[in-house]
Order: sequence, then structure tokens, then C-alpha cells
Amino acid sequence: MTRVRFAPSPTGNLHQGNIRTALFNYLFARHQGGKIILRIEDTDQERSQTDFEANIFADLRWLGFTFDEGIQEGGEVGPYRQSERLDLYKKSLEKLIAEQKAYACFCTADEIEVERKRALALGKSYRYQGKCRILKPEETQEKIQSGIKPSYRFKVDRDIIKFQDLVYGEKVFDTENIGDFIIARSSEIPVYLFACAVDDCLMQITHVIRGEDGMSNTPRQILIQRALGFEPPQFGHLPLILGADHTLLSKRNGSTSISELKQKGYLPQAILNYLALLGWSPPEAEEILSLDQLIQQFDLSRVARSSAIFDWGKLDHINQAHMLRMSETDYLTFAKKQLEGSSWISSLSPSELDSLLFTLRPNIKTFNDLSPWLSILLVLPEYNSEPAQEAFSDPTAKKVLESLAALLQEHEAQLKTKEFENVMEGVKKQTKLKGKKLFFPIRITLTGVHEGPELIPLMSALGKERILERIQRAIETIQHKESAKRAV
RNA sequence: GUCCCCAUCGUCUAGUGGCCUAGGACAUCGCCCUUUCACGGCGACGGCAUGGGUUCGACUCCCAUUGGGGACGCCA
Repeated sequence: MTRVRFAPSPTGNLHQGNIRTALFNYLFARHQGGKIILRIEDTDQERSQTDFEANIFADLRWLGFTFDEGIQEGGEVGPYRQSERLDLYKKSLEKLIAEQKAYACFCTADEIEVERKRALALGKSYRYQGKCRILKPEETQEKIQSGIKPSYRFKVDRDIIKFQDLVYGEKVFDTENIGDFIIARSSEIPVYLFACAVDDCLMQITHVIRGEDGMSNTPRQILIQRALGFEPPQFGHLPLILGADHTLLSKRNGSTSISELKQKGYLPQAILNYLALLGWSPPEAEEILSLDQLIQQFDLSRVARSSAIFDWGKLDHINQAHMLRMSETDYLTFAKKQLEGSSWISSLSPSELDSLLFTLRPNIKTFNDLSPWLSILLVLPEYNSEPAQEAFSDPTAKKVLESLAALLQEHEAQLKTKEFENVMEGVKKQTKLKGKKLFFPIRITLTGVHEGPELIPLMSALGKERILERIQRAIETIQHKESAKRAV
């Protein structure tokens, strides 16, 4: 049975990088009909916060992930929060100490820091020199009894570690480059490397799929797992996601939390779809895929080995594609949720709002584009933009508007789409204008800008009253300009 | 600096020795559709980092160079 895990630490919110890792684990597990476990790695007590943990759960749920085992789901190999598994790690540590595979280290953080800096200055990679490794048992006992709290190091002997990476193929590491590393802090809390290695085995994880930045940890974890008598899981490393500056995604260069992405108006399925395309490619040409389709098509053998740069433009495109494919009710529900709290919701009747939202659908890339558009459509335009000046300086503009106003007056308060079409036909006949000459002045009059939704639907969404109000305003603007011109 | 990884259009990628005159997607530009913009359709632009091998034949295999990235914590 395939068992994978997603193991975030609650020291921050989930962002694109995390989610891509979660996604690939998820797709891998679901594709194989295996299980995915959610484990919280909170061994850094100073930085871990329960708020973050709650956010992580909320984000994962929003994105559409479901887990088979975890804090909320339960399961047989829990607890699923590392801070509740300390006795387990302690047992493992004691076993290693008893077998002389780990030892107490009394070097202080400051001492180590000095050593590291010296090594780096000399152009050598830092490794612990093993000062406490050669301590006699009596010396160790003595120091502990005198009240010094030691950290614990794993004893690394010369060896060649080989493993078959699920993505990168055969990997070979010489332990010569690895010094004895710390597995438990002087506070007795284990470090990530150790807790993670122990848990992956205790929780019977079969495949560890993580970012390539974890690669150098892998030989250490294999060492730990073997020393504990476990069979290490299989490892697969994923190429990294980089920011626009070609370095690891971070707050500086575009790393964005899920809640921010949500705020920016991206659909969960679009986020997942785009992230799946970063480092993986579907076997067939179609790129717009639902989560189910991704599960069906996913295969680690199609994962790339080179890092990928996060491209907001493509995310926008994929988001738009998903928006266009959503059912009308889903679209409206999501759009309204996004607009929650904004004045548009309260200032419009439900049917007016729905009709405006539909009219805007082909013109937006994210749900966040909705609000600015509504503002353009519903706030009276100023007509001082360049396209407006240009449109109104055409002598036929006024004729078009007057004709439109007159024809609209002939109708009852509420016109249907078909009637708007007829009105436009009428304007066309009366003015003998068509194409840009006909539509441009009207578009500008209604919105103040030269681009936007289709005109007929837009007119019917705005309604007769708003249109007349704008026409009057536009005509006044034109007249104002004309008289100013005459005065000169 | 040391170790590790990577290298196809600006970006994401297909490509596993002949199907490649290198395919697709985003972006950009043009045309068409729409009596307008957008949506949609069609098209253009644009790439195998360099140098050596191996081979009848290299984008594909090997080596080097160059370039980029990652890891070198009592962080995860």
C-alpha cells in the first residue's frame, strides 16, 4: 500500500512551493489508490504557532485536498503532531545512544559558530570536527551530572550512501562530506531531520516526495533510519520553483500565501492546475485540467528535473480558462463570495448584479478584476481620458448619442436584450454609421474607457436609466467643449 | 569556497539516436469573426549554452567549459 505524507511546519502560511509539494504527493497517492497523511512538524517551538496550523488546515481544505490520516482525520499511527510524539523520539534517541550510534555533545552554539566561520573562510565546507565524539563515558556522565545540557549528535562513519531517486535516478553520497550532525537539541527536543526520519518509518511512509532542497538531507535520514533498523522509504525530489529573479521563491520575489492567492481572486482548481504544470507535463496536449484529471494523468516519470520560474501571466490564463468553464451557478457563487463586503452587493438588485457579473465574465482573468470593472460600469465616467477626448471630438459622436437617447425614450423602463439590439439597429439607420464610429462613442459614454464587455449585454445589464444619465452627461461634456472651442 | 543538481523559444514544457526543417502552452505582434473592445479562430515572431568526442547519423549518449540553482543551523 502506497503511503505518502505532506508535512508542513506551522511556522508560516502555505505558499506556492508548499502546495506544489502537497499537490504532487496528493496526485501520486490518489493516482495509485494509496493513502496520504497530513503531519504537522512543530518541533521548532519558538516559531511554531497554532494560528498557522489552523490556517494550514483551512488552506488545504479550500484548495480541495482531503487527507486519509491526520490530526483531524485520526489514524492508527498517530499522534500526527510531532510535538505530541516526543516520547517516541526519545526512545529512538536512547536506542542510538545505547548502541553508540549517537553521542552527547557539549560544544556550545557559539563555539560551533566560530568553527564554521573559520572553515568557510578557508573555503572548506563545514563539518563538525568530532570533539565530543571521543569523550569517555565517565566524562560525559560527569558533565551531565554537573548540569550541562548536551545536544546529541549522530555518529557518521565513512560510507557510501546510494539510493534510487524517483525523479533524479541513482544518487550517490560520500559521508565524508557529512559531519556528525545534531539530532536532538539540548532542550531534548529533536530536530527536524531526526523527527522526520523517525516518523516516516513509524508512520510506514513508502514514498517521500519533497523539494530538491531536501536532497542533501536524504543521506542523513537514510543513515538515521538504517541505524534504527528501519528500511528507508523511497525518495523522490521535485525541481524547485523559482521567482522572477531566478532564485528560490521567497517573500521577496513572489512567494504568495494561499490566502493571498484567494484574495487575489484565483480559483483553487486553477492554482492546482498551474502548479501541476510547474515541473510536470501531461501526456496529452490539453493543459487545462481538473483535479480529477490531474490525478488520472499524474506520473512521477513525467516530472522534470530542472527548476521552473513561477509565471503570474500563465496563472492568470489558466484561471480565466477555469472561470470560463465553470457552471453559471458556480461562477456566480464564487464571484459573490469574492465581492462580499463590497458596496456593489448592497447597491444593486440581485438580478442587476447577476447580469453585470455575467457580462463581465469574458473580460476578467481573476475574480479580483470584478470590482474595478463594476466601478467603471457603475460610477459616472469623467470623460477626461484620452480615448474619451478622441471619441467626443468626432462630430458624429453627438448625433449617435442623441439618436440613441431618443430611441431609448420610446421604450418602457425595462428593455430586453432583443430590444436593445433593435434600438442599436435604429441608431445605425438614423445616423448611417456603423462599426467603430457607431460603437466607440457609446462605449466611451457608458464606461469612459475604450475596452470592456460586449456592448449589447452591457447595455441591458446597465439598464435604460443609467444609460440615459450617461448620455446626458456625455452630451453636456461635448457641448461644453464645443463652446470652449468657439470662445477661442 | 565545498558538495549536490540543472541546462530546448522571454516563461512553462514535448522530445529517451534517424519520425525534428524541434511540437504545444503563456506572453508579444498580425489577420479573421463580432456593425466595437474582450471571448473565439487562424497565423507570425522566437529556442536545442559552447567545445570536444561516440556513431553511418545527435536536441537526444559521454567528457570538459560556461552559465544558473540548491544545500552546507541546537530552521524546517
